[in-house]
This record gives sequence, C-alpha cells and structure tokens, in this order.
Amino acid sequence: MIRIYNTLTQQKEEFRPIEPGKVRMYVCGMTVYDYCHLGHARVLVAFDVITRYLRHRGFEVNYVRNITDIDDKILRRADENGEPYNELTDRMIKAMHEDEARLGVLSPDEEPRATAYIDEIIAMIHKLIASGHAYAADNGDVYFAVDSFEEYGKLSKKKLEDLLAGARVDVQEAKRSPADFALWKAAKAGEVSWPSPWGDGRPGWHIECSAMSTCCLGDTFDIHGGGPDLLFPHHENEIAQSECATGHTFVNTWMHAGAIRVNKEKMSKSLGNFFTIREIMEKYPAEVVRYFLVSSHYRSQVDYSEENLAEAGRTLTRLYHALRGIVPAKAADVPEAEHDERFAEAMDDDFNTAGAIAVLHAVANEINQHRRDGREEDAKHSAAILVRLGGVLGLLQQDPEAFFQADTGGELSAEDIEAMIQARADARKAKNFAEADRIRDELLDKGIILDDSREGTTWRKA
RNA sequence: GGCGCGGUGGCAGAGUGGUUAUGCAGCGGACUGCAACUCCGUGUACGCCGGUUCGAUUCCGACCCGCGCCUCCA
Repeated sequence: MIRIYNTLTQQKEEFRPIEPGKVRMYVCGMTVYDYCHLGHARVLVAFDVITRYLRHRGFEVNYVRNITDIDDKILRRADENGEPYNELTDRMIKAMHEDEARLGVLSPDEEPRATAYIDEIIAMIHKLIASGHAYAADNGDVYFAVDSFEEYGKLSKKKLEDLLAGARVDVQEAKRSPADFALWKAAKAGEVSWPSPWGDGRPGWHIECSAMSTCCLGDTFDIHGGGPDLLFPHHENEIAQSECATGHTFVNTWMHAGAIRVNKEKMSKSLGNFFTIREIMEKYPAEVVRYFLVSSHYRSQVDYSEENLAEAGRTLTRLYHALRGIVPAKAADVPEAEHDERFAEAMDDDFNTAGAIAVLHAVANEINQHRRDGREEDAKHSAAILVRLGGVLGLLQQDPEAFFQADTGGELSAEDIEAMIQARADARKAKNFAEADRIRDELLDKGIILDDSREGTTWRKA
C-alpha cells in the first residue's frame, strides 16, 4: 500500500487511483524564459522518482508536464533580447531538455505547450463566463470571480476575507474584487496575441494549466504536483477554474515539493539567489546533483551548498565503488528479496527516498563483504539488486568507470593516465617505491586518485 | 497579522512510545611496500518547560528559534 501526503487534506493517505492500476498525473512545468535552476531540478527529479517508483510497483502512469511558453516574463525577456518570443522559448525548451537528460529525468508522456491549447483555453473561459464564474471587464481582460466559488481557499487554507484584508493583492479598477484573477489578458499594442470573443489577447497563466491538464487527463485525475510556491495562488486558482468549468472534483491528490534554500533563504528568481543546473553541473557530475536531491525527502527544505554537493559526491562514489569491476548477475536470475522489500517499505511511505538510499548502502556493504570473502557469485547477485534499486531512483545506471572518469575538464587524457599507471607499476615491481609514489602524487596533484587492487590499478577523478 | 512546515549526534539526513537508521567527517584495528579503496570496531543525538505514561526524542500543551506562502517565482 502506497501512502502519499496530500496537501489538500494535510495528511498521508492511502493512494487509490481512480482507475485501478493506472495513474494520471499532471505536474506544472517550466515557464521557459530562462535556464532551469536547482529548484526546477528538484521538482523534475522528485516527480521523476515518483513516476519511476509507481511504474516499478506496477502502475501504468500517464505523466503530463506542461510548458508555459507564453507569459509576461517571456515577452519582457524576448523584448530585452530583441528576439521573437518563440525563438526565446524554443531555445529554452531545448536547454531544458538537455538539462533533464543529463539529470536522468525521463521525458513525460505528454508535454503540452500553452500556445497549442489556445482553443481549449478559450472554450473553458467561455464556460466560466456562461456559468457566471467569470466576466469580461471593460479593459478587454476576462477575470475569474473568486467569490463565485464557495470553496476558494481549500487547498491553501486561506480565507477570502484574509486575502482581501492583505494589502498585497492587486487592486485594479477593472476587477470586481481585488482577489479576482485574469483568465484572458488583452494584448497591448504590438504584442503577440490570439483572437478571442473578448478581443485579441493571450491566456492567463492559471487557466493554461486547467485547460491542458483536463484536456490531457480528464475532468478528474489522480495526482497534481508542482513546486512549493505554486500552491497559492496558482494551484488554488486551477481548482477554482476547473471545478467551476467541469462541475467535478479536479484532483484527488495534491503533491508539493520542498524549497531549495541558499543560506537559509529560498532559492528563487525574485530573490536572484539561484544557481542554474548547468552551472552546478560544471562543477559536479549530473548524477551527483541528482543524488543530492534524492538523498532527502521530496517535501523537506534542503540547503544548497558546495559542501553538501561535495558530500553527495563522496557518498555516490562509495556506491559506485561497490559496483566497480563487477558484472551484475542477470536481473531475471535475481528474485526480489529482503532488500527489495525494505526499499519498497520506505518508498511506499510517501516516497521516502532517504530511507530507500539507506537500503542501497546496505546492499553496497553486502557486495563489499562478498568480495572480501571471495564470493564472486554472491557479489554479482547483490550487485544486480543494487543496480535494480538504484534504477528506481534513477541512480547507478552508468558504467562505474564512466562515472569515475567522467570528463570534467582535466588536463590529462585517459591514455596519459594509463601510461603513468604503467610506469608506476613498473617502478613498484622494481621496488622503486620513491618513483612509484612520485607518480602517484603527481597524478593526485592533477586530480587523479589511484586505487590498487589484486586485479590491478584503476583511477578516478577526485 | 493570517495560514502552513520544521527544530535529531561535528555535518547531512531517516525514523520510532521501551531494542542499530544511513552516509560524510573523526578515532582505533585489519588489508597495503606506504597510501587510497574495502572490511571490522568506535560516538553522553533527538530546541526548552510542563503534562500523559511503568517508560517520551516519539503523544498533548505552552514557550523559544528557524523557514515557507499570503505578489511573479519550481
């Protein structure tokens, strides 16, 4: 039994998909006006792990993650760059796909783009106006009337009165209530726009997700996920729009990832304290970044720091060391056993990846013990388990040598290193240990660590 | 001010009403020409104060501290 923390009910619940064995999941993706930062990576990786695990447990998962490719920030950035908005978004989408691939994030099953759903969005707005939940204002915008939806605030636990009392809501003449939000935005002169019954314009951010999710997954689906800062107003507004338009419950389980912090502050665009994942991946292998993200629970806040990334690197190194030089047994020959059960027990509990990783370490330890005792077959058997369970987390799927020797811009080629290892081996044979140590130190100085074993010497990047 | 989350050993990070998390770092030992890797061993951990209980880090209450959302942000 899988239990998932539902933001809506604020507790862990047994997960029962609407259609047995099938999971329909929607996650809010990127607004593509800039490179992905670590916070985006966290959401991508978290829901990637969730998808992998649900599939591992036998569910058929339809994973939809949208792309917001029209928005104020996109237009502004394109304007600053002096390029058409769609060139900017195409470039950023390509970059996002590259980043994802490097992080080991599997592609979603569908990746709808807002600009491809304008008709559906307009149709939904139509319904909302017809049913009295939205109105066209004098300025050409269309707004959702928040007070027309009794349950507004049920996700974020906010009361409308409190929202109205807060001075931070946008007070605008055209709105009937300050808490109302735009479904359709009238185009300013020269802006890209689409025709609509309310004049040329473009969709508001929230309605895009309502339209894309219900079009792809139906009026009601199982899981809706996203970053922590989307809970309000974005997800709250999605519920209001969708439930008013369809008359059905929108989503059964709401999932939100925790924030990434830098020096105790949330990493965010608005604070400007963000690190893009490509700049982080220049310093650390992509899999180390992924390990760092997966090593704590998806809902917890985690601090980004060089030290934490470095530690993740050391830890992942230990895991790959266990697999080094072993050809794992065939998966079919290794039935699920105790470790698989402990792993599943952790993951069943709201995707407790930290607990699951502890199992990975236990398996690694077992492999090392088998090797110490010369039980080659047992080691291969355990290695297969480690690769299998690692795979559910999207880890440990590389050839260990590829991980250890990943090109991170060292000055020595693999051939140079092999030649020096040979020279050192010769020196050791001749009991010229001073020379052997000199070579080892020289390599270490250049970021190469040597590991001696009975089978010979291997190397890895520090 | 409203709503929500959290404070675990040097650090990171799970979890539990009574019994080992795990990893990194440290220390001791084995292995090694010496190291590295690996193995074995090793640590007065649960913010503070009350309460419930035979027993609380774990439940309840108060307090202190930190964080998030309430505006675009994953």
